[in-house]
Amino acid sequence: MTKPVSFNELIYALVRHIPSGKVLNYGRVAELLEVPQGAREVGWAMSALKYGDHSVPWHRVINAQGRISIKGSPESAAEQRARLEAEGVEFDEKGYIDLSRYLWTPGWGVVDMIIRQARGESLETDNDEPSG
DNA sequence: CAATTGACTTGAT
DNA sequence: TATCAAGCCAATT
Repeated sequence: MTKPVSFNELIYALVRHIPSGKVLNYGRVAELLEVPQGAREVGWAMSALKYGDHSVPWHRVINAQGRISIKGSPESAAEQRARLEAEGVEFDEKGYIDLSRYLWTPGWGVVDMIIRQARGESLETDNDEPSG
């Protein structure tokens, strides 16, 4: 019995696993979640987070050019950069990050595990969930 | 259910 | 490097 989870939930689940000092671009997040063209939804999911909600390390998600992509909120953009720099991520004088250096590459099976976990599936054997 | 909305991406100029 | 136009798709209204 898999819990019905929205694409948003999967996005949050994956983003929560990005290690400190590493980043993922929107398109990559979507790709890892098997929606290769869903980059915009990833951005949508990030924007849906309430300001001040840091339960999801949203600052580790940037665009494919290696730049911060927040619109409409200079505060958030500045916060994102500050948080990344605090984790050791270096920015270009043009505001670019070297993706070849900071892009996170999850190990084999890791994403699958994250997805299963988000859905409430057991991690090892197939056991029944308590009926709700 | 149809239309609208986006923290995107890619290719061309 | 900066701009523009198209394509894509889940969540919102």
